[in-house]
Amino acid sequence: MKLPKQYDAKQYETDIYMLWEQSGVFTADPTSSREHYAISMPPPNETGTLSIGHALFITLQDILARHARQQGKDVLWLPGTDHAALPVNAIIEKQLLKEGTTKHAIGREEFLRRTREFVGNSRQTMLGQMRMMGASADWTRLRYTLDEALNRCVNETFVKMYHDGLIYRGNRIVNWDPELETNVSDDEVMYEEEQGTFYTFRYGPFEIGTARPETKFADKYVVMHPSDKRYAQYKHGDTLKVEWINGPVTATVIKDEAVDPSFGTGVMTITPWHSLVDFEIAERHGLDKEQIIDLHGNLLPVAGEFAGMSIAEARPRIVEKLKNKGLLIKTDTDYVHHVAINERGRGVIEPQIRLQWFVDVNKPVVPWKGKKQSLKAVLQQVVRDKEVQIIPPRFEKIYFNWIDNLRDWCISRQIWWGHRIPVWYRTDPNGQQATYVGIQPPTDSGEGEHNWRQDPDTLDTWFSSALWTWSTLIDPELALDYNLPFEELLKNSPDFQAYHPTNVMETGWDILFFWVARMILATTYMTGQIPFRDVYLHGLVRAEDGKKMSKSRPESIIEPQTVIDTYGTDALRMALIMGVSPGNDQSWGRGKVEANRNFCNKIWNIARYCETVVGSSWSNENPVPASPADHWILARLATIQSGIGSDLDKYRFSEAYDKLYHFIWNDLADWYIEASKTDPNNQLLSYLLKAILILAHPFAPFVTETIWQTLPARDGTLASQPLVTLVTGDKKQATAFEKVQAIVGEARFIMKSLHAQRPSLFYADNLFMTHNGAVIQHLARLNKVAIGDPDSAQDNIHLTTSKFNCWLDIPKHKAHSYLDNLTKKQATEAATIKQLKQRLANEAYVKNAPEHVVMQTREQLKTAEEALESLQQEAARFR
RNA sequence: GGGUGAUUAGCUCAGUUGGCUAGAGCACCUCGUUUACACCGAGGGUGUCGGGGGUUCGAGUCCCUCAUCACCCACCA
Repeated sequence: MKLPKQYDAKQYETDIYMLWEQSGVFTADPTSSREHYAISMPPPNETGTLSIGHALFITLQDILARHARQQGKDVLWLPGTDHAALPVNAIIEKQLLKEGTTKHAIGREEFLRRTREFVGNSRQTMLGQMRMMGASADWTRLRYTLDEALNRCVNETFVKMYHDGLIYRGNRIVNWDPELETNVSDDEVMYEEEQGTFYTFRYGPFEIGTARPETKFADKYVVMHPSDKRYAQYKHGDTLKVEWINGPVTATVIKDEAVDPSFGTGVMTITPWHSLVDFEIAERHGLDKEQIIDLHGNLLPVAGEFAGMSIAEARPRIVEKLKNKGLLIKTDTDYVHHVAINERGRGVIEPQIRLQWFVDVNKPVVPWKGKKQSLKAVLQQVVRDKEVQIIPPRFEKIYFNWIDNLRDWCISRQIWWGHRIPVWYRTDPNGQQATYVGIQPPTDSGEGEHNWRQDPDTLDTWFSSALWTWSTLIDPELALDYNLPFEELLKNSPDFQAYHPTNVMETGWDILFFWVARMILATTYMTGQIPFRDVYLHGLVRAEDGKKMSKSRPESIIEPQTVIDTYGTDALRMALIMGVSPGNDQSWGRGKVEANRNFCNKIWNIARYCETVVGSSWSNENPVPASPADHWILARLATIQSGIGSDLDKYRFSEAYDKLYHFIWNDLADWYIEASKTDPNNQLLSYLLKAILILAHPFAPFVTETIWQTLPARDGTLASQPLVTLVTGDKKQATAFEKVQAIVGEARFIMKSLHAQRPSLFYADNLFMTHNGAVIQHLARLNKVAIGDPDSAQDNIHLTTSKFNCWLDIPKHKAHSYLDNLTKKQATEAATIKQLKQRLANEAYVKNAPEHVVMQTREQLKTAEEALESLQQEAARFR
C-alpha cells in the first residue's frame, strides 16, 4: 500500500479502533497464567461530554495498560460510568426550572424517568468519546454505578456497617443546600470570600457582634470564655432579662472555651440550629436548639413580623428595627467573611439540624491486621505502612491532614437520583415504630401505616464510588442470587480473585478525599484487602492563560473533540503528557499539540521511507548489524527501550515520552536513516521500524497501528505485539559511529559559519576513513571525501575532532573569522581543564567521591586536553 | 491560623536516590527545493536554576531563612 505524504489522522482512527475492539485484544482473561495487571477506570460522571481532564486520565491509563500488555501481562482495564447523583440532579432540576416546573410537581417517578433518559444519552456520547481517545478498555466488562450487582454491594456495605454500629441515624447539624433541598458532606462545601457588613448590637449588658442578624431571633444564651476576666462577674448559668428584637428575652450565661476572647468583645450569642460551632456548644451544655430558617431559606414564625421573608429581604429590616430600638452600636461595612457554597450545585449553604445517616469514623470495630480498629485508623495505617503508595508522595501529608480533621461522614441525601437507602419503616401491628435494614426489601406487608415504607433519601454518590474497585469485579450474574452470602460471592467471582487488589488507581488529586480515601475506607472494611497498591495523582489541565477552565469563560474551555478533529488523537494524547510531572497542574499549550502532530507525521514518513527502501524484502528475522551506524543504533535502541520501560514502571510518563521522541526523531531519523542511505541494511531497517512502532504504540496508538496494518509481514494487531527482542551490537563499532558524528558535526559547523558551499574533505590515508568516508560525505553533504597529501594542505582548515590528519579544501585566507572560533573554543576547553584539574587536585574529592565518578573526571580531563591540543595545533597553523 | 506547590532560556515547562560542560517544545536568527517528511533538514543558547545563609569533595537537587505567586485544609460569632 502506498502511503500518502502526510498522515491524516481522521482517515484512519475510527477503523483502527474497530479493528482493535473486534480483535478482542482488550479483553482480559482471569484464567490466564500470565501475570495479571488491573486498573479500575475512574468512572466519569454522566453529565454530557468528555472533558480535557477525562482525555488526560484516559491517556495516562491507556499508556499503562498498553505497556503492560507489551510486557506480556494479562491486562484488565475496567471501564464504567458514574450516575453522579448530585451533579446530574442539579442539571435536571435546572432543566425543569426552565420549563417552569419542579420535581415536586412532576413526582419522583417522572423525575427518575427523565433523569435516566438524560444519563442514557450522556453515556452513549461519553463511551464513544472514550473510544475516540483510544482507550484500550475491556468493554465486555463495562460497569455502571447503578447496576444491580453494584447496588447489591452498596446495600451489603450499608447493612454490614449498620450491624457493626458504624452507620447510625441522628439529629446533627448538616450543610443544607436550600436550592437543591439536600444536605451535602463537609468535603462538598467550599468557601468564597465576600465583602459583608458586621454589626455590633447591645444585648443587655453585653455587646455582641454578628454578620447574620437574621439568625438572632431566638438567641437566649450568651457565651464567653471561662477565664475572661472582663466577664468574671457573670457566672455560668446566671440569667438576666435583656431587650431583644421582638421584645424582652431571658438570657442565660454560658462559659465555654470555644469563644475567642480576643475576637470582638469576647462575647457572643449562639444559634445552635444554624451553626456548627454553636451546635457543639449547645451539645456540651445541653442547651435548647430552635430552628429559625426553614429548608427553603425563609424565616419561620419565631421571627414574628419577619416570618416568611427570605434572608436577603429580612436582614436590612431587622437591622433597621434594632437601630430604632437603640440596640445597634456599630456597623462595620468593611468586613470580609466566607460564604459556604455547595461545590456541586452552587447553592448557598445554610446549616440546619436534620435527621440524617452517618458513618462513624471513630468506632473501633473494623478488623484489620488482627486488631479492631476505627475506619480512621485503618485509613491512616495502610498509607503509613506503604501498603498503598501515593505518587507523588507529598500528597501523603495532605491525606493525613484530611484524616486528622475527619468527622463522621454524612451519607444521606434528599435528592432522588441515586442509591436508595436500604432502610424501611412502619408502625407495627401493636403500634410500635419498627425499622428494617436489609439488602432486599422486607417481604411481610401490611395495610396503610402498617406497610413498610422505604427511607426516602438516597446515598451520597461517593458511598457507591467507594466500592468501585471490587464491586465492578463481582460476578454480575452471581450477585443476583441473594441466597449466596457476600463472602461466597467474593470467593466465586473469578475477576475479583484475579484482579483485586488492583495495581494502580490513576486519578486527579482533586478527588483524593472524595474518592481515593473512601475507596480505601470501604474496601478494607468489606473485603479485607486494599483497593490498589499505587495511587498516581495527576494535575489539572488549565486554560492557556494558566487559569482554571470555567464555564463562565467558555473561550477558556478546550474540548478534546475539537483538538482531535484538527490534530488527531495521538497528538492530543502526547501533548497531555509532554513535560508534565505528577501532581502538578499543566497549562494547555497549542504548541505542544502541533509539535506532536508533527511527530506523528515524522513516524509516518519514517514508515514511508522504509516502505520504499525495504519494499517486498520486509523481514521479521533478527537483524545482523554491519555498519558502525547499525551497531550504534542497536545500542541506542537497547538503552531507550529499557529506559522507557523503567520510566513507565515508575509512572514517569513525561520522561518516557521524551526518550521516545528523541530516539525516533534524532537518533533514528536524523542520524541512522540518513547514514543508512549510503549503506542500507534492509533487515535492520524492518526491525527498527517494528521496534519504534511498538515503543511508540502506548503513546500514539493510532498512527502506529495504521502503519502496522500496511506492513507486508505483520502478525495480528500492533496492540497485541510484545516488545522486540533486543539485539546487541559491537561496542567498538558503535563508538566508531560516534566519531563519524563528531567529524560530521564539526564539518557542518565550519561550512555553516564560513558559508562554504560543498567543500571536499581530504585525509591522510587511514582505515577509519576508508570505511566511513562515504557516510561522512553524505551526512555532511560534502563534495567528495578523498585521500590527500598533508604536506600540501598546510593552508587549509583542519578538523580538530579527528585524531588523524583531515582537512577541508577551504584555504585559511578565506577564513579569518574561523580563527575567532578556534580561540573561543580553546578558552572554553582551557577553563574546563582548569576546573577538572582543580577537582582532581582536591584530595577530599578523590577520597570521598565514588570511584566511577572520579574515573569519569579523569576521562573528561583527558578528552579536554586532547581537544585543546588539536585546537592549539590548528590555531598555530593560522598564525 | 495550619499546610502544600511553584519560582530554571523570550514563552510553556522537564530535570529519580546530590555527581558528565543544566535540557525539551514553541518562538527567534542564518542557510538549504538532498526523490521519507517544509507538519522538513543543517547551524545558532554567557540561563546570577527567585534572594540570602548552611551542610558537602561536590547543590537546580538536601537543610534554614526571606520574597512573590498559586492552591489545599480549618474557620471567629
